[in-house]
Amino acid sequence: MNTAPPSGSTPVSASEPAPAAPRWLSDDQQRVWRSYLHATTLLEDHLDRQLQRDAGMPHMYYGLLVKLAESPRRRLRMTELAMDAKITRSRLSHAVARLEKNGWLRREDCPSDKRGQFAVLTDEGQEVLRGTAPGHVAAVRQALFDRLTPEQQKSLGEIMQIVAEGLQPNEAGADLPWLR
Amino acid sequence: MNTAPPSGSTPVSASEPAPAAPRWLSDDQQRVWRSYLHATTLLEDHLDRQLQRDAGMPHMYYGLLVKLAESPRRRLRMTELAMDAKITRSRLSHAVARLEKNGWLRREDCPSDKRGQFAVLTDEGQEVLRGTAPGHVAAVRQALFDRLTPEQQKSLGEIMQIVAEGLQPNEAGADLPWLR
DNA sequence: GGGCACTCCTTGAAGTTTGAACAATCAAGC
DNA sequence: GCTTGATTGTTCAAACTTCAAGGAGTGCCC
Repeated sequence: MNTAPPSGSTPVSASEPAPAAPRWLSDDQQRVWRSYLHATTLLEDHLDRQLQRDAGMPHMYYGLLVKLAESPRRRLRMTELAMDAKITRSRLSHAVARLEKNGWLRREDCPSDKRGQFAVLTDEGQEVLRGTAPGHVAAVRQALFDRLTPEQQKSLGEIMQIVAEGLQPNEAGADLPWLR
Repeated sequence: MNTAPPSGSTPVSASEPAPAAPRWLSDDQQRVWRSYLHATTLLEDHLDRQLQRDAGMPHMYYGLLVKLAESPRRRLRMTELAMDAKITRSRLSHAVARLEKNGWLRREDCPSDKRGQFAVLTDEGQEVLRGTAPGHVAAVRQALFDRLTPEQQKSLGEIMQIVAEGLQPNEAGADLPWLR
């Protein structure tokens, strides 16, 4: 939402520390971008409400429990969990504090590194997942997969893969296309 | 993030007020879903930081200013703005209060409906947009469009259109003359 | 062993979002 | 006019996120 030249405007003054003449998006690209913003905010809101209602937590917190459930001894180091979930350690600390208060996970000291903490999914947390996963999957199917052809699903996967790789802090593809 | 059957588990008990046997996502669909979550959270974070740094406001607030800039007299009724932006009226009230404090928009009473308020973009707000739009567009291009082929862009647009329509409270293409 | 830079995670305050409740106004019917 | 029900936008409190410190521990080098 920001992609159109200031309506009825002249270009930005040419005498600034200019990033050269701005290249606006084409009309088609603007439509795509607006659709993207619409769809992603609506979907995230939808899933947040669904999970808040059925599981008593926001989508992100649910994702943390899922990641723990999929991990070896249902546990992950804080930093690893944060990286997996693409959130800051600070945010994770707050989230884990809340989930711990709910009894859905607990912290454990790391024996080999006294600074370290494990987040461990409790049986109770596991149970919450077991009970709410079907409803959540249904919501995702209904909002997304049931509406897309197999080709579209495949295409969506490829596109999102590309975007994610491009934004990854480090990741393979990084050469030096842009400075910052 | 929630789409895999509880790992190493038996299906949910069949004796509940059951929503029938849950249909999990296929492996391919799970990969797509995870990519989707990765990409969308990374992109939203990226743009939020970019705008917070360069414009001093989060992405959503920026979107509000853009919508006002594109509107007839740079103004929109609160409710209409909220619907356009897909946010609640409450959230909009807070956002507008903050943006008003910044001097980037102001409120005006609606003459025909004493309950109503207009949000009006100020010159100062317009100026902020003019100054930060190029950088924001560049960020969007760099993160998204520059990485996708024209076919992928088209496909993404179609997919997001479908998803958005599916989640829209009502809104179809063709009627409701009272809107707009 | 004493610095020194770094990592791991937490904390507190400020900012944002949510959901429920609310006063004011409108609109329609009687 | 009066009542009822919906709409408009705001407010409060609680929850969540961000950002800037900060305490503790580790690794390394001399």
